[in-house]
Amino acid sequence: METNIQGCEAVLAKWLQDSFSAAFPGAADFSAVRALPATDPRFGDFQCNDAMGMAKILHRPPRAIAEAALAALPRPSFVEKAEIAGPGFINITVSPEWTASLVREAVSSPSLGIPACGAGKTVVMDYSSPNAAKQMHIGHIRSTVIGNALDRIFRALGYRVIADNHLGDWGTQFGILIKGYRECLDDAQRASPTVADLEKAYVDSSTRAKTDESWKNACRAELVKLQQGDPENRALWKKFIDISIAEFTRIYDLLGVKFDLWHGESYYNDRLPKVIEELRRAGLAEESEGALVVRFEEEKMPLAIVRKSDGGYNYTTTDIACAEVRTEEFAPERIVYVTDDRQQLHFKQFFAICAKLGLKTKLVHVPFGLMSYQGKAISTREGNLIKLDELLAEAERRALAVIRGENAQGEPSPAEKALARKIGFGAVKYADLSHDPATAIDFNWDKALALEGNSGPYLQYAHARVRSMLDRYSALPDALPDAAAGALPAVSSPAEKALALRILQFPAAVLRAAETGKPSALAEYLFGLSQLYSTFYQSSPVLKSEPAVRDARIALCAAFGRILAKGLDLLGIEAPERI
RNA sequence: GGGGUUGUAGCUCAACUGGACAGAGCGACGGUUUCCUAAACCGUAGGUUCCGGGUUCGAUUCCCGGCAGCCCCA
Repeated sequence: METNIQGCEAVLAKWLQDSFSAAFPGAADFSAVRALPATDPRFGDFQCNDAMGMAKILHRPPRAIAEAALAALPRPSFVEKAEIAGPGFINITVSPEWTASLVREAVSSPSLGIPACGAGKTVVMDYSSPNAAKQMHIGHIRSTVIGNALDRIFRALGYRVIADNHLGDWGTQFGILIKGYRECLDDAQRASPTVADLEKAYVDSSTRAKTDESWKNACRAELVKLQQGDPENRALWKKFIDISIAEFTRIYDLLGVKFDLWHGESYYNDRLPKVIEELRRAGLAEESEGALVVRFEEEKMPLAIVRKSDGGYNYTTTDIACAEVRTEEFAPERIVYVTDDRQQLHFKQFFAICAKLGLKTKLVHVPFGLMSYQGKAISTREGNLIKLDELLAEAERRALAVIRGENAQGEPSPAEKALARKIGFGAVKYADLSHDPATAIDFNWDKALALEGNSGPYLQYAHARVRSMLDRYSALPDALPDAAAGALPAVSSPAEKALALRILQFPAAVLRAAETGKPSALAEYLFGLSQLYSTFYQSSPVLKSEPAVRDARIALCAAFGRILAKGLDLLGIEAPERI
């Protein structure tokens, strides 16, 4: 089990563990004893709740246990106060000097205190994965944004990350599409089709196939030709994929998302017969009504079809092949799949099969609630499909309106537009990332594009304010050359101390996000951090204070600025210097 | 029918994996700009954490049984 304890909490945990061990040598396992951030500043800075749980094991009242532990060792210098409260809480107040020096130390390293627990390990991130020849819409935001945040977080933890966009680039839809491309588009569209054209060709062809039997058969014939390697269909297919990738890349560039690989489903085609062979040899697959299936009696799951009666393969088969190939190519410690939660059963089955086949790689599914719009699943059929392009354009437009104010005149400058993008896109991303992935989201323009309160722009604004102050500071004649590394950060007032302690929790928040697969843990941390900064900012003059106070406060501000900038970066949200 | 998931303030969501008085944002009401960026800050009102049991010092959190929504699989 990985430890989640870092920095100050690790030091406190060691002291507490030693104290318990000294008080009750050999009486119990104290390795889980630790200090948590205090739930209320009135209790102190940290609290230890473990004495209460030990009452049974040690056969003593919890307060007596806590007392004995605290009396067992001399109090270390970094602990200013440690007292017992309520049923047996140990409330700990740490020394200001220690807190300040830890803050300065944490922000002086490039990692900002994030542990390199992934060093030497590889993780494959499978996210976004749209279907080729279809336009991206708001339903694609979640996998893309959540996946990319986890991608960035794992990299920050020292992992080698292979971000792989597992495109939906194979299957029956390509027969329909090829037929549609040939018959439903005009010459100009065929000459240089856009993804929108391809989508139209598919929709028209698919509609016709529902009523026209010969059309349907023609589509099937095109599919068979493609599967058999017919050069013409193969070239068309390749063309569709290239066009799709170019279009997706354009949108990913806007979002700051970058993939290392684009190995779509088709990449694993050649491997599928081998997978079937492995399943057979392992005694996992059996014939049933012409199809080949895997049963899960022990797991009490429904069966999974790995080869249909017509000889076609299912996702399960492709995914097994994919996991095997990734394991062979990259030897990852784990593969993380970010998809909507409708696929939970599929992943459970597929993971179970991989385990039975002896695949060593840890497979992790990060499921998220499906996005809906006006209470309905997003689909062309429902007519509620908002394209990602539209969303991003609207986000930019709304941010621009706020930047330029009520009575703006003339065309916006390029700088204004660029800023509007950062803010608008930041709002879109944060609206998603700030929710627990498990939460289903019903898309709402105002919520997706919120610019105030618990929103992306709130964080960006806090960042711009602190950057601005740091710039002003560095222009002063008697400024220290490096604000963050200069004076010890201020921790004397309650607002300062609360901010400093929160800064120290950054690595824990990053780890929590990685371990739980929830970037929302980091987003929530950053929002709370920024709130503490805003409170501090409001009540504590920095540049106008006398030099000693000023330098201490600016050091705290610089530390905050670095943490916030890094945190936003891990979420994939840009942090403009000025707003 | 079987399985998954969610249920917390008027609305949208948190609650660091069992801790002290359940917290934020929006909305409502009131206040703060000759002062480092008001996209901000401060305050007030707002709760049977779906219901009923259980586990224990302690439950929004874990277990059992219901109810409701969404989803998946025959």
